[in-house]
Amino acid sequence: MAEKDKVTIYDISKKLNISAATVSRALNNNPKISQKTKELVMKTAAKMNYKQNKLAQALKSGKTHNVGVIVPYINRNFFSSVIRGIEEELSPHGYHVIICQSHEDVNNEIKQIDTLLNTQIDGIFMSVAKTTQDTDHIEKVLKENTPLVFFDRKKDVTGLSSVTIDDFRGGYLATEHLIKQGCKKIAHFSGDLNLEIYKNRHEGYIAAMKDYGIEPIKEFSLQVNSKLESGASAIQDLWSEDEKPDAIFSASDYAALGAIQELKKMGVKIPEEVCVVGFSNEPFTKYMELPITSVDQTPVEMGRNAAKVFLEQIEGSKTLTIEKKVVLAPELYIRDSSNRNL
Amino acid sequence: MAEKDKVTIYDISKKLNISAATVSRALNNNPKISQKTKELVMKTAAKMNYKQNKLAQALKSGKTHNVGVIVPYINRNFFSSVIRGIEEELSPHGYHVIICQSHEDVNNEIKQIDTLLNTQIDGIFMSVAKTTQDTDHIEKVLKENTPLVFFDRKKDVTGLSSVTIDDFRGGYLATEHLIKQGCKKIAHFSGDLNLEIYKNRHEGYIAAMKDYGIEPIKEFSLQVNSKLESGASAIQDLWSEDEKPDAIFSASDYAALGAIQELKKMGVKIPEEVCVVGFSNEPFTKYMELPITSVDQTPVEMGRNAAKVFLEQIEGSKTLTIEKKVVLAPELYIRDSSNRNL
DNA sequence: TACTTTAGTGCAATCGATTACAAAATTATA
DNA sequence: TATAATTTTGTAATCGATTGCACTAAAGTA
Repeated sequence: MAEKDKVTIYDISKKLNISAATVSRALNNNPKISQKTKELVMKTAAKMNYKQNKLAQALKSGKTHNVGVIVPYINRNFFSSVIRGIEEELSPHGYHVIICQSHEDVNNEIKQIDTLLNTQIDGIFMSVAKTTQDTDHIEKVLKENTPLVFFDRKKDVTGLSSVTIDDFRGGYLATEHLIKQGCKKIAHFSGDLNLEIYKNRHEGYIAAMKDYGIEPIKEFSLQVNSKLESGASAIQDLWSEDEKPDAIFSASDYAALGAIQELKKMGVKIPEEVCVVGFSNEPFTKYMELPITSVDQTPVEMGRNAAKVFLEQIEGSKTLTIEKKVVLAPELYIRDSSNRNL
Repeated sequence: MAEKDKVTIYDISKKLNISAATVSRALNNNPKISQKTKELVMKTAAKMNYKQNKLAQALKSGKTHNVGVIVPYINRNFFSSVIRGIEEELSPHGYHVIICQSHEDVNNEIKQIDTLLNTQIDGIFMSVAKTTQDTDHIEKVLKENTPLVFFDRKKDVTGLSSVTIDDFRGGYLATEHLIKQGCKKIAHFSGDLNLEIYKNRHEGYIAAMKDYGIEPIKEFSLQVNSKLESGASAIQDLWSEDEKPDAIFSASDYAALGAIQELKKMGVKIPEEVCVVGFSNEPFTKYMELPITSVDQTPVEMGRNAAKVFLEQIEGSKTLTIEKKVVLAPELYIRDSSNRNL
């Protein structure tokens, strides 16, 4: 079969000696077309192996049935799981998911948004980069009347919906759990406080401490990258002081693991002397010999919900802008790294 | 800004009192347009916030600059890493990546291919599902003259390119390493032998054994799923016999981990009594307290290479069909689970 | 039988950009 | 100054599907 074998409605119309309009209507099951004609067209279309050109249809209708998803990196478990959720929810509705990576850089984010808008996607899902401060590029999307749904890492822009987990509660739960294990001097490894999620987790930590009558120590709140080495060196810093923590609540599983490895190296017993809790419930946390307690973010659910918000938005009346904030409940998975009552 | 604010070349042409053709040519830097006009058009376009409608362009040119990637599940580390490679290689060339999941089911694969072809993608990348036997749906892609590049899990279809790792060599390397650690009774956990990759790993295992003068025992070749429990129960099966292995080479990291956990439970010392090697170099393997030796598949590189093959294919003359088989070298990461000479 | 409905189709414009080909404007040449 | 050569721009068709409006043919009514 050669390249030019694409069958169009014109080919069908010629073969049947009817107009392309009739063919189009017949294929779309338009009530104005007689049953006979419809069946004839359908059969002929099938016989000729006709495939609708979605491109032409998209140009005419203005709907491509493509959505874009912008994430920092696609091969992080959390993000690929969210994307899985989005894909599985949208696929039955005929949408395709285009993926873009920001590499944690606003400039890439800006470019990606631009090219996505040019390709006429029907909507955008995104988790902003760490470096994103300004929201001009995001407001541009809003102005073009393209639905945008944030997930996990959002920015406050009026008119835009978001799906997140209750990070405050995640932080609170983790901290409360540690307190209930008898820990009092709980240190917190926070991520980049430019991101709401980390700020909220931190606030949850503070709130839990206060609720249980423990005054949080300032020196015990550290900003730590999501890397093993960062967690390890944070432990070194903490242990170089006189006052040492009896628990670590890390906003990142990676930093938590680094901390655990470093503590073991120093001969500190976990969870007897120090309890450790991470965040994200990365796959590896449950595989460890000393499985790590962690807060699950239900990423697939997050993706599904984001997709649902999007669908509501486009299926609703176009004039009405919906601003919906969906907040999912985080779940604490208690494992050996913090469980003293075995 | 209202929905209908999309600026077209006609809007520009009206504003400047010139034809749309001239505007189009000016924007495309056509040499037939005078410098003055070009600059005027450019400036006006920028001022009016003109954005090229890629859809219209795609309909005209027949090129959407979209490619589809079909994988079993997008949130498996290996697949999302390959996709990352594809995206990073193609993005600078103006391509967008659409992702599809087959959920390891041929029927979904068939549907995905159909809808991708309808949306006029410029190419398809795919790793077939475990259940894929028949290749009719794949040959259909070939007939439509749409480039298709397999990665990792391929099918032999003449005219189609693929990028894989040398699984035979991966199996050989792993087995050879075990032999060099002094192991003689090496068991192999194979995956679904319907997939070439597992067959090849198995053959590499057999070949290494024979090369080192060890006759492989049939009962030591088990078909084991890529799950912890499967690895664990395989160990139970093996240890219920008199003749027990002194090493496990698992074609899956998950099964390897399950095996390790089960062996530890039974009090078997690793690597002293039994050495274990996995496959895929999943992130968790290096994080374990007993890090697991594994064969790396260089997924990001695989994606990049697949993308390059695709680009060659479409940039080359259209009449010439390229069938390129790229085979990447796997790399063995030796870790504590099999390293006796510390 | 003559006229009104109604069902079923066709014509032609549209979505936005591209591009042969034709035509006009400009410059060069005699 | 008239004509040829060269630039520059415009006209109109095209990509494939959709749809308002017009029109034909068949059925219904008086």
